[in-house]
Amino acid sequence: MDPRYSPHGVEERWQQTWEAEGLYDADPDPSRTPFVDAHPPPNVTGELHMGHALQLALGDAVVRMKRMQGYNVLFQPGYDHAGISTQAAVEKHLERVEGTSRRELGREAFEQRVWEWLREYGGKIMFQFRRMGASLDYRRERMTMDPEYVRAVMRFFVHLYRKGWIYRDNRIINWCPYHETALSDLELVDVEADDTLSTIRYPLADGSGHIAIATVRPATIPADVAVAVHPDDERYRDLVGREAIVPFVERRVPIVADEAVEPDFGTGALKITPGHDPKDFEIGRRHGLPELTVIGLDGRMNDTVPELAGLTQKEAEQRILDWCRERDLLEKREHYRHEVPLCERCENRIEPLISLQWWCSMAELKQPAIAALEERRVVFHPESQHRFAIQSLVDAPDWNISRQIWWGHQLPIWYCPDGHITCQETEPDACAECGSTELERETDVLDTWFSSGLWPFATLGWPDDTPALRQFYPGNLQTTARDIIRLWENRMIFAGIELLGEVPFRDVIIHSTVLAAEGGRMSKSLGTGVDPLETIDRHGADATRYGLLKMSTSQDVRYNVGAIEEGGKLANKLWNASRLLLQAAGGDAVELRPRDLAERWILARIEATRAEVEANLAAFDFSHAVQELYHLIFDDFCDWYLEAAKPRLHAGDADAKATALGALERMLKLLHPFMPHVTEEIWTNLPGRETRLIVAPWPEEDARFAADLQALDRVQEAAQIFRRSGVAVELAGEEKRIFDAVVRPERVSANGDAEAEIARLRAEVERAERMLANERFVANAPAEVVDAEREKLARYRRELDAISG
RNA sequence: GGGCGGUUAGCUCAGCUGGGAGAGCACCUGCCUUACAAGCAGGGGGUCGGCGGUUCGAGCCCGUCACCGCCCACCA
Repeated sequence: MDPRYSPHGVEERWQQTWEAEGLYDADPDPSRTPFVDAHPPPNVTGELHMGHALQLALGDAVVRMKRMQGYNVLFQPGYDHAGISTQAAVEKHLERVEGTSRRELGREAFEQRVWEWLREYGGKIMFQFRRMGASLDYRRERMTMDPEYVRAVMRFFVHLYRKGWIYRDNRIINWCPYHETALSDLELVDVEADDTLSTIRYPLADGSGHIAIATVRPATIPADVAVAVHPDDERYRDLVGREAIVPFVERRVPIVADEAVEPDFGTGALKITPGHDPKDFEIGRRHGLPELTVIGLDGRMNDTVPELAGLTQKEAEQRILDWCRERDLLEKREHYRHEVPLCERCENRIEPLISLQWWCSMAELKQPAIAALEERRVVFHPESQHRFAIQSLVDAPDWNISRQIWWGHQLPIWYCPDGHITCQETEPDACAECGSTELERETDVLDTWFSSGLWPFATLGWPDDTPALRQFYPGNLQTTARDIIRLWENRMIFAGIELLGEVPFRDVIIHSTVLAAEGGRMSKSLGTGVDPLETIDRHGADATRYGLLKMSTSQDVRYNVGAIEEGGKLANKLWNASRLLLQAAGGDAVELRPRDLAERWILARIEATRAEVEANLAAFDFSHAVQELYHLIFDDFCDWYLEAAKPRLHAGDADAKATALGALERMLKLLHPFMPHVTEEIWTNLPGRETRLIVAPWPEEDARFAADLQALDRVQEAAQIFRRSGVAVELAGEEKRIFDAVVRPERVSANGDAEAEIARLRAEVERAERMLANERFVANAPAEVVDAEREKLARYRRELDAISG
C-alpha cells in the first residue's frame, strides 16, 4: 500500500465495479421498504457544474446510508429534454457546422436532426454523474421525450383538458424574438439597461391643452388606446373622462383613472398600450380598452400603421419622435437607466406581445398542493423555504404551457376546418364534433416543465400500473436548488396529487447556492465557474463530495477549495491509519474485543458519532455530519487511540489488532455515504472481505460502550497539563501506560511554560469563583449550569495543584 | 417596494432552547517520533457590523441603523 492515498484509478474502478455488480440497481421487492430519491434530471445537453455536484453529494449521501440500512433504494437518473435550450443548441450547431437552419429543414427533418444530435453529443452528463460516485440506477435512465414518457405527458394534458382546466386565450406574453417563442415569467432575467426616457405631449381632444406622458418605447405609441392617471392625483383630476389625441396616428383615446399608475414617476400620466406592455394590458382589461398590436413576432413594426410597416423599432421610434418634434410635442428626452427583462438563454430583450396561447388554470389544481404543504405531508428544508413554497403556490398565476418551438411535446390538440377542437392522447381519426377527417395538429409544444412535473411517476411507468410504480411511489426525498421550487417542485406536487392522489415525496432539501470564491455567481461565461470535473481530477470525487457537503451550510456559500482539500486529507489519513493496522502483526480477526481504557473509549466515541451522524442526516445537516467524522478520525482515532494502541499492536497482540480493525470497520461504514470510494477501497483490504461496503449493514446502536466516553478524561487532562506546562501529573496503571504511549514524555522537550499555565489557570479559577459568588447567578441559572461551573472550578483547582505541586 | 439569507480570527465558515468565543486553512515555535511532513505537539491572532434595550449574565432575545447577496414585483 502506498503511503500516500491517490484517488486516481481507485475511484473509477469502484464506480465501474459497483455498477457492474448491480449494486445500484433498484428492483421492486414488496418485502422491502423502499427509499426513493428521484434526482433532478439535468438538461440532456448539460454539463456537470458545482450545483449538480453538490446535489449529487447530498442525495447520494442519504441514499447510501439508507441502502446500508436495508432499504430498497431507488436513486432515479435521467434527463430533461429541455425544449428551448436543446433546440437552440442544435440550431447553433446546424448553422455553424452545416450552414443550414431549422427553417430550411422543416419541422420533421429538424426533429430528426435533434435526435441525431442528441445521440452524438447529448447524454454526456450521466457519465459525469458516475464520476461523482453517484449511486443512481443507471439502467433506469429516462428522458422526458422517451416514447413511454410522452404517453404520460399526453395523458396529463388530456386529463387537465377534460377537467376544463386547459384553455386558450389571447393574453400578453413574453415573446423572445430570437427563439421566436413565448416564455414564462420564470424564464426571464432582469438586466440593467441604458435607455432614453421621452416626455411627449398628448393634445387634449377639446384643444384645451395637453397631457404629457413619459415613455421609453415611443415606437409603441401607435398602439396606445388610452392615457391613465392615478385617481387621487390632483393635477389630473378634471382630465379623467375626457379625451386625448395619440400623436402620429392622431387617435382620440380616453383618459382613465387607475390605481396602478405611479403619480411620482415621470409626469404621473401613463400611456396605455395593452398590446405591448404587461401592466398596460392589465389596466386595459380593467377598463375594457381595445388591444392593438404594432410590433410583430419578428420584433419589427407590422402593417397596422402602413407608413411604419417593416421598420425596426428604432426606425419607427425615430419617425415618431421626428413627427412629435415638428409639432412641438416632444417635451424632453433624458438618459434613463432601468431594468429590462431578457430571455435567460439568449439574453435578447423580451417583447411583450399579445398572443394566442394555451393556459393551464391553477385555481383548482393548486389547492390540494397548498393543503399538502400546510399539513406538512411534504416538507421543504429549511423551514423558510417551506413558507416560500406555500406562498409561491398561493400566488401562482395561470400557467402558460404553450411554446412556439419545435423540440418538445406537441400539444394533443387537433383542429378541423370548422375550427372544432379535438383533444385526445393519440391522433384521432375524425373531428370529435363534426366528424371531419381533415385534421391539423396544433403546432405548439408544451413548456418543458409540464413534462418535468411528472418525473417521480412517469419514470416508473405511469400511466400503467407497474410493479415499479407500486413499490417506488410515493418517494421520499428531493434535493433541489432554490430557483427550482416554483418551476419544478411545486408542479410535481400538484401533478402527483392530481394524477395519483398522493404527494410524490416527503422531504425536499433546498440546498445552498455555491458562489464563486469572490462572492458572485458561478458562471461559465463570466469565467467565474469552477469545473467540478477538474476538482475531481485534482482531489478526487470523495474529497469533492466532502468539501461540498462541508461548505454547504447557509443559503449561499462561497466556494472554498480548502474544504475540498480537507476532504483529501481525511482520505489520506484514513488510508494511512489502515496501513498501520494492516501492517501490524497479529491475527486476522475483525472484532470488538476491548481490553483497555483507550479501546473502550474509542468505541464509545465511535458510537457517539454514529448517533450524531444519524441525527445530522435526519436533519439534513451534512456539514456537521462530515465534521464530526473528521474529528473522530483525526483527533480521536489517530491521535489518541492509535497512539495508545501502538505498543500492543507492535507487540503482535491479536486482541488489540482485532479491536482496532473492528473499530476501523465501524468508522468506514459511517464515512461511506460521504466518501464512498476510499472507504470501499480500505474495506476491501480488510481481512476476509466478501461483501461490499456499499451494501454492508449500517452499524446498529451499541449501548455497550456508552458509559466509556469519560474513560480517558484523566489521561487527556494530564496530557494537556504536561504539554503546556512540562509538569507531569501522577497517573498509575493503565492510565500511566496510555499517557506514556501517547504523550511520550521522554521525547517532549521543554516546550511547556509552567508559569504561563499557572497564570492561565489562576485566571480561570478566579472567574469561576466570581461567578459562583454571584448569588443571583446561583439563584437564577439552571441547576445544571451552576453544577457545571462548580465542576469546572474543581478541575481548574485540581490542575493548578498538580502544576504548582 | 416586498420576501429570504448574511455581517464572528488574515481567508472560508461553525456556534443547539442566553451561562467559560470555536474549526479548517494561513501564520509562528518545537519535533525528519518505523501509518501519514497532505504528519505530531504547542502558540499568537477576535471591541462577535454600529447604537440602544431586556437580563444576575447577550455572538445568541427585542428595537433601530448600516452594508452585502439572492429571489419577487416592477416606475411607463
